[in-house]
Amino acid sequence: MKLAAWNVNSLKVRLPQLLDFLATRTPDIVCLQETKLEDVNFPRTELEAAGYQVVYSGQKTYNGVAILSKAPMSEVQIGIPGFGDEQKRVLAASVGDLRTVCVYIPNGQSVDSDKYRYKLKWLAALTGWLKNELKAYPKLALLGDYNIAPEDRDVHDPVLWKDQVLCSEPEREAFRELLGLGLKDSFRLFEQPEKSFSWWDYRMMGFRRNHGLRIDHILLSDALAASCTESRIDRDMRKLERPSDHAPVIATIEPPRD
DNA sequence: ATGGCGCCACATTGGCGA
Repeated sequence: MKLAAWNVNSLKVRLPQLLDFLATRTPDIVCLQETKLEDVNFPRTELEAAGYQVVYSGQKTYNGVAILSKAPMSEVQIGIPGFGDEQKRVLAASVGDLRTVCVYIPNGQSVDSDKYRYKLKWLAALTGWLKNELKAYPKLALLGDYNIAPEDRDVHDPVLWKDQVLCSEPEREAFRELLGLGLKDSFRLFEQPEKSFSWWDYRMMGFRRNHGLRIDHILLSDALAASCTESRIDRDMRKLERPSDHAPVIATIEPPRD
């Protein structure tokens, strides 16, 4: 089965590209970030017509997350339990024994900002919650826009970005703490091309010059990582007309045959 | 070189993203 995550940067604008993605890539589960839609405006009808069940938690202008699944979803959780947050950034749902957690981790703006301090607090809350979630659901996938480039090889110009937001050491430490819960970065389970990124600035021909960062990730619990056969970044979606500034990331899970 | 692009809204400019 194919799991995908995509920051669409406005689902209203990107619905045609999303429908194209669903039809051509045929993912089983898709986690969306930055839908920027209130729930009343979510394009439920169009996505159901495309063959997907949908759950979503959105707001006007900013943030907003959704999960699409071909198979029925249950045990839907909105937000991090016990962490009061008006920003719609977390959504979890079960598909069979697979627990899917969709996250839009805060950007942080700059390392000296209140938004950065919120980001680190938010990450600590996420990690605390997932520790319990993993006990309840051994087969867990954490997908989304992490707004963290885990290592220098995930950055087009590590010197330029050194200690900047998305690359700072506290953020990278928070990412490693997620791995420490028993999660694997699916992308790094396999050989990958040099300079693989998932986001490129709209400005200054960022995509054409491959001035990007790898900040969108699919982390898999050890139980799932063992049956992951592929993980890749779908760069082609960034080449279309009116693209999101993020490319989708896709991981394939095959049940072990024995 | 501190802008540049794209999206959004109490819009025709400013906030934000990354």
